Amino acid sequence: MAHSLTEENYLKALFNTANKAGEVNVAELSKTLEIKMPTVTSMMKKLADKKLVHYESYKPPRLTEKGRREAGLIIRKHRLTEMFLVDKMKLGWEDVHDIAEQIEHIQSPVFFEKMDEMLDFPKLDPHGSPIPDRNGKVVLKDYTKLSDCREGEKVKLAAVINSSSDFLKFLNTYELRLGTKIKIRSIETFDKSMKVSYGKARAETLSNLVCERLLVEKE
Amino acid sequence: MAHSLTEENYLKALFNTANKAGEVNVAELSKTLEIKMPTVTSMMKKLADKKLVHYESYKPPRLTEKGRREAGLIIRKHRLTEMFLVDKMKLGWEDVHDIAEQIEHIQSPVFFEKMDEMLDFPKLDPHGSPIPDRNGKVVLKDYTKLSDCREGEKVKLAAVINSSSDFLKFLNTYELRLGTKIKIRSIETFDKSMKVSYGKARAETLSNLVCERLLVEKE
DNA sequence: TGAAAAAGTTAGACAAATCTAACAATTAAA
DNA sequence: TTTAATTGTTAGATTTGTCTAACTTTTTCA
Repeated sequence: MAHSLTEENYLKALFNTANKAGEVNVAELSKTLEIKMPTVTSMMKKLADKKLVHYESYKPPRLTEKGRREAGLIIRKHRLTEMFLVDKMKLGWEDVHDIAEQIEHIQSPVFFEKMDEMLDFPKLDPHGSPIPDRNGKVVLKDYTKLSDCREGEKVKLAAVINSSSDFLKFLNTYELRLGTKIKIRSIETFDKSMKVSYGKARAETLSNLVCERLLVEKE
Repeated sequence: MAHSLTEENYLKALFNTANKAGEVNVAELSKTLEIKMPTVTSMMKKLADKKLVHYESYKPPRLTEKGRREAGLIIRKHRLTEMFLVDKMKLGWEDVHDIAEQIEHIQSPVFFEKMDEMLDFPKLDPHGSPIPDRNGKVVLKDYTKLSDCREGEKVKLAAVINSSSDFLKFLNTYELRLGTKIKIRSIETFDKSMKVSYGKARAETLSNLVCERLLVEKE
């Protein structure tokens, strides 16, 4: 019934890198997991035997309903943990991913229920990603990339994409956090960099690379 | 440098079941780990290669200084976690062992430093066992088994031996907790059971099996 | 003190998860 | 539309940690 740590990591990767159709290339899985393709292929067969993925030779694997649920529950544990580490243990949002990556594999329903309760049943993790519910289901918000906004718009930072420690430390030094209200002053047509104002920063320039990683809500 | 989960479990077992000379039989390790003797033998060789145990054929293995330190640090993580689960997460002392058994393998110094800080640097875990220091060193208290006390003595419950969930639940129903002051009214010579009083219980009978698992401090 | 019991080791097999090398299918491009 | 590149699979080896069966050493005790 329970899955190995390895299997759990494949389930997570399938969940996180799936396209709208729920499919992922073996090549992409291989890349994100840093595991060679033949190994991924053989694990897909194993997970197919366990009814966790749909798999046919030469076609992109896809989580089954069951697999998506299991994956969602692991991600739920990951995100609850991140929230706990930030809110209760006062760690920075740039420091919690690696710890959560380990704690998400803890087998103890009561442990995570206690966390959930202590956090008053949060819906979002510290990076703005939705925490799947008790059935592993996620409700996706329709945020916009800052890079897709227009001059003059006023938006609120709602989530970050690909929350690597380095990127989050960069945001820290710029005093950009979730909830920060941003006004787009101007957009440089050449490199799509944006001149924005927020908080004390009255005319900060953000590169397109940064803007593409920031998800915002329009006012 | 880091050890596998499996190796960590052997180190812990070596630490926990060592006699005064620091030695453990292969047979006993086999029993406590629930792993067959040949497997234990081969792991002893592996740990000897890593300079974590002293090992010679047909002699009882013994942790090296390095091995004892590493083992102590794992047990430190275990006991800090138990304390955290009881104090901060409000789990019962009978529910924390299995969770701590998993969390003790988390690789993240900062995570456990935060715990330690939040708990205000505790010296004992929720079962009265000493928490090893940052170097993996334990300071042993010289408690007495309740079963070794004499009629008329007044003692205080300081720790429990072999803290299985069932035993701890038993203590819960008897309202026996760490710190409880106990007076020994009489000892039955036939079965060594004790009639004791403590708290609201004025004449409770405790079997020798129970008394042997309770460590007390004399007033 | 010598036979029986207990403890420990060796040898060889197995499962899980990984890899590389070689081959096959699919997709993209000239 | 044929070829080249990409993607995916098969086959077989490797590592880690486990097992059983058979053998050896040490300990116990009659």
